Amino acid sequence: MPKDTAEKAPFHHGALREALLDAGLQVIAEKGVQEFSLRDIARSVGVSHTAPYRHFANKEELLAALGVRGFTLFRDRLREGWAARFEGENYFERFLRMGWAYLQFARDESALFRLMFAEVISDPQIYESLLLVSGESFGVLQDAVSEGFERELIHGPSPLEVALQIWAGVHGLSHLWIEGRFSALCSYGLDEHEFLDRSIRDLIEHRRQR
Amino acid sequence: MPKDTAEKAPFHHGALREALLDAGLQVIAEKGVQEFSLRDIARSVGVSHTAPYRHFANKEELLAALGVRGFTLFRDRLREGWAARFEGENYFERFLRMGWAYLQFARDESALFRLMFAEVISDPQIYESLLLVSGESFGVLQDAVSEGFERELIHGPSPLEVALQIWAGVHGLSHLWIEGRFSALCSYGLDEHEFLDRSIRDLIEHRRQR
DNA sequence: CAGGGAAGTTGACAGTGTAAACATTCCGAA
DNA sequence: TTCGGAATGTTTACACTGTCAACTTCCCTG
Repeated sequence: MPKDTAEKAPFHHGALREALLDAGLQVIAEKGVQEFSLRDIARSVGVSHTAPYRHFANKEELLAALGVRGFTLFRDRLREGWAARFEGENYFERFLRMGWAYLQFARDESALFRLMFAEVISDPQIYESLLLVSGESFGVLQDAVSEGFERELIHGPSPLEVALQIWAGVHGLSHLWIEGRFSALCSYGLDEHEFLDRSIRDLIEHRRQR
Repeated sequence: MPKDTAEKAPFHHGALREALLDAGLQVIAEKGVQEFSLRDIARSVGVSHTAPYRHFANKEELLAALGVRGFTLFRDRLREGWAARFEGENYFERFLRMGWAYLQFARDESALFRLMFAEVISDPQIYESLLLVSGESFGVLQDAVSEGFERELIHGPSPLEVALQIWAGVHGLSHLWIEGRFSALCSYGLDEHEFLDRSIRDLIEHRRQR
């Protein structure tokens, strides 16, 4: 695999694999996973409909690769959220921001988000590799929790366990949110956004050391 | 054109709609949503490949109907879990059981579960109807929370809000669980089952009135 | 008892994923 | 330099899918 060299215009497309992934991300964002068609993205890249098979064994593998891309993107967003904006910024504020990064990724890239955490990949080996990459994303959360334990800001059975519980919390919020399950709130005079904010905050403050 | 020896294959199946739904549930449980094919289930019911179109406008509508079926099944399981097993049974025990009903449904009917809470239905009108039925399932949880408020066993901003938060909690646990995200636990000497038990318990005890 | 409409069928069509055989381009050794 | 074999793409083909249109069979009601 050659490093990515700034190509100008590969007469017969040199970096097809990347182009397919880019097009795939776009299609998935615009049409969702259902409408995702190999021939379609091959067409949009301007290549014959079997060309993708030189780079991916089958459709599933391409989807898995997109999932991997999604997870690296996701991990970066979480890191950005968690990163302190100034020296010694409040731990809980950073945590809240990471939570919102999670939620916003789920909403902005909902189709990709669902693909990442989804049934679509059935081949166990491919799925395994996806689990691996996803571990990095969870790692961001886990490190944040660990830091809270070390600084004695939060407590709980164990950092891992607490991290998993918080993960489940924001994950559930994300899923229900992007499926419109919280829209009922506004008819009770409650604001969806504020509800989510309180909920994320609660997830971590619940374990606050006193 | 004469079919083979089947004495009389009644031209009118009689209860095709129900048969299709039954077959659909089975296919979905065995093969998942990806492999779900209209022609396939028509075949398995012993009917021509376009017969389903007399009962469902398209594939999506059949899937939506399966989702509805799933939600009624789901609601019943939740109710069973929540139902007191003896006069005056402990509130929190009942709640825990309902939580486990949620988790177990997600695991036992994982493909159906994903379909229910999923992207698959794109037609907004159909999706709306699915949201409606799903409301009944959430209603079980909501009633339980409301009862907790009335009996002053739990507290929080409002019954609705607490119910939604708990819902998100078990929903997240369910999703991550059926995707194998908690399997890492055992390599740290922790038991997945016990972790889930603690986590559900935590969701409600967190709001316990003291 | 007729006939209209509901339920099911046959046939067709465009699109899909994928396999096999063929063509082109690239690169490294002779 | 030449040449041969990998990569990389293309063409062709096949089985399968969702869906539409036109036809047939049956049931029920006026």
